[in-house]
Amino acid sequence: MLEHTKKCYRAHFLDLNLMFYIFVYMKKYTIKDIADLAGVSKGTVDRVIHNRGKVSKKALESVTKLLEEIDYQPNLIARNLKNNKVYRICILIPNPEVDVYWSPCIAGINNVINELNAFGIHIETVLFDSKSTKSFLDANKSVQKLSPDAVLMVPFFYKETLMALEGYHNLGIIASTINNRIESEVVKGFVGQDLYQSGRVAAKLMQSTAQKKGDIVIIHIDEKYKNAIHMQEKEKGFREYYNQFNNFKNHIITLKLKRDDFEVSLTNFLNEHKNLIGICVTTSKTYQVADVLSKLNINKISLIGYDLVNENVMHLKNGVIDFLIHQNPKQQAYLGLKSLAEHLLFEKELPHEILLPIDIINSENVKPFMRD
Amino acid sequence: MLEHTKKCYRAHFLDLNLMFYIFVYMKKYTIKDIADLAGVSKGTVDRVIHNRGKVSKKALESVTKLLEEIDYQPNLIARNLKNNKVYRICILIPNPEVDVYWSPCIAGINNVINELNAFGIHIETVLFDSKSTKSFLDANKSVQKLSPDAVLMVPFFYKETLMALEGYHNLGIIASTINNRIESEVVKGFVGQDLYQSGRVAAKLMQSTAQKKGDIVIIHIDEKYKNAIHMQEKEKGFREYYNQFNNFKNHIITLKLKRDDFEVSLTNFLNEHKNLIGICVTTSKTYQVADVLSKLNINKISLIGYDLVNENVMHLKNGVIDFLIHQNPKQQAYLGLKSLAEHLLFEKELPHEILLPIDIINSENVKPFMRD
DNA sequence: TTTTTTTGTGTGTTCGAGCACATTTTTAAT
DNA sequence: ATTAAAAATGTGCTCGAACACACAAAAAAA
Repeated sequence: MLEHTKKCYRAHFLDLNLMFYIFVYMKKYTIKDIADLAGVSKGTVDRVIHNRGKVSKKALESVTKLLEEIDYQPNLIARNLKNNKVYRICILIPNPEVDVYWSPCIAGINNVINELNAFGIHIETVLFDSKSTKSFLDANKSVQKLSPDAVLMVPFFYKETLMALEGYHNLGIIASTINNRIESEVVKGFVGQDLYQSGRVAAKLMQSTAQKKGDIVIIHIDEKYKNAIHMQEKEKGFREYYNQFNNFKNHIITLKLKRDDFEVSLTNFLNEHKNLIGICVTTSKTYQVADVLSKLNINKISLIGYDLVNENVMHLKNGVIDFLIHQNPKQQAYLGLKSLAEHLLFEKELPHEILLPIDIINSENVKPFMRD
Repeated sequence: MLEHTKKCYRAHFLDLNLMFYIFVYMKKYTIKDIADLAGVSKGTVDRVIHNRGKVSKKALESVTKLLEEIDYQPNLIARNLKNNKVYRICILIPNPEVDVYWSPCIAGINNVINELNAFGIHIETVLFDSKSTKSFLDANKSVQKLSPDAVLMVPFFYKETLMALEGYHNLGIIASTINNRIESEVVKGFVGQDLYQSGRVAAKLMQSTAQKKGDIVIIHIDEKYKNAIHMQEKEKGFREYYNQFNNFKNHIITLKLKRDDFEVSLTNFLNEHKNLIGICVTTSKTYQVADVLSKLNINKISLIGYDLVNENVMHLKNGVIDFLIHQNPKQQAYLGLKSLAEHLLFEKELPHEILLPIDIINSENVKPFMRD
């Protein structure tokens, strides 16, 4: 029934010498082609495609049948040209000047701008202070005033995020999140990592690296604002990995440190645990632990942490940190924006979640992950 | 001098509460806009843009000045619609049925097809038998007959590759390679990994994982056809990493194994080197070594290898293989094709080389790298 | 039967860039 | 000054989808 195909290369199989092609080239049909084949005008075909009604049963049937047979795909370029709409997307991230962890996002955003700016995608970056819920709320209010087509946000404060999301939903603005998953009907997409699994990766690395006998500590460095869920998930993954080995009888300790008395507390802890073989830090502040270990000249303890901020990378290169896990904020911003843009432009389905691979970084493979 | 801007949001800086926008929205100018501003017709502007000549000095100057001031970017959607050309790209890879290492490429190819098919990019996959130079040559001949706009190839056989490249060059077909870099003027792009660095990564992993005292062996499993340069580069990186530690006095041995007497040779070697602490295998056949270690019930030796083929992943999960290095053939095919397509479609500069990050894989982060 | 309404169908314009062709202006030749 | 040739400029159509609007056919009301 595919006789309509004007020009259609067939697949070749020349397995004489085990070499063969997979080569199927199908003609691209236009609305005009369909109209001619069905013996109606392009207006009628258009009405069928968009179910605008005002089509006779007869015409409806013949056109629908043809569309299906041919698997008609509209030319997205032409559609877009006609629409000629400039879509606006806002991205809300913490100010990198307050927490450098977020600075690679800017590069990710710029990549999307470069790739899609010519397709009528305008991206507006809004920064908020990760130490102030008010700043977060204000930023969201401003974004809502701008009334973009979509918004991508780092949902830094849970309660405030829910409020903001409600607002976007009411305004008909598509909202997605990166880095942290928010369970809510009004979030259309998420890009980030499986934090539980990332904890398991850290544990496996610890097992590979550390001496076999001794205690292990998980350090949460909490800067008031709560990465709470973040860190808990990681800890859960870490502990459950070790729990599966019923012959593993070592202690896993949890330690929470605050900024003020950081060095003293950690030093005390280290003095009290002389049989420590490994430290896993759940945040990008891993370098603070590395600093203390350096100072005390301790090098038998395995240190595993998170994120490729400069201070961490320095300690990775000089051997104090053994591995870093890369959460790839750049890629998160990039994929988050790109999926929204392609949804708006090309009606691509918005992926409900994109889970980034968990990158393991040591001193030798760090370089290509840093070029931004 | 930017008074021409019809509508131009300015950047806002509301650092009262450390929150601020980076928000620059520039009007999109069309050729018609430029023509009106310069007081000429769109034909003249068009001639200036494409230096078709037949423009007076005066018009040339004023239009050029305007284009620069405004930073005119043509609407790629409109350009593409007009051109309405179907570009054809061939990709030449070894048959995954002969060597499964290449099978993820198919997924990468399909991704590009899905993304760019609506833009008039047709991709034709040609498979050759990686055990037959004749098959490789035949495949290239067929591709040349198809005379596509561009070709992406795995340059499996060195001498034959040079011949094929010459042919493509003469036919005006753009040629790029993936996986292996070929030093030649006629290769326009390369996507792959820095193999030397990947050897260093393996070495660093070995250092992290293995016991501190004992010998290390680098195993090359050569299947007649030569991954020779490949493996040599990796070995070089591996050795040089260890050489930088002047206090490291252990032996690094090189072992070449052939398929026929594989198990016997390896078993003998293991019996003769009782102080072995680590094995690094430079190819995707790592599982063959793992099989032997399993059989002999050896589990104190660190094993590091390459590529996420199923057998390797199995041994990764059951703990015989400690780490795998992922060469990401899927991403190589994806990026190689995409860069060619974007070059053809949007006149984007073809990147001379794209170096993929070197992914370190253990049992816990392998999953998202496998979903294809 | 004629008029009005409803329902169905086709035509023509738009989007922005690209390019062929027509038209005007300038310069050179007679 | 007149004509021919050359150079410069402008006009109008194309690509495919979308949609407004004009028009035709059938059905309902007068």
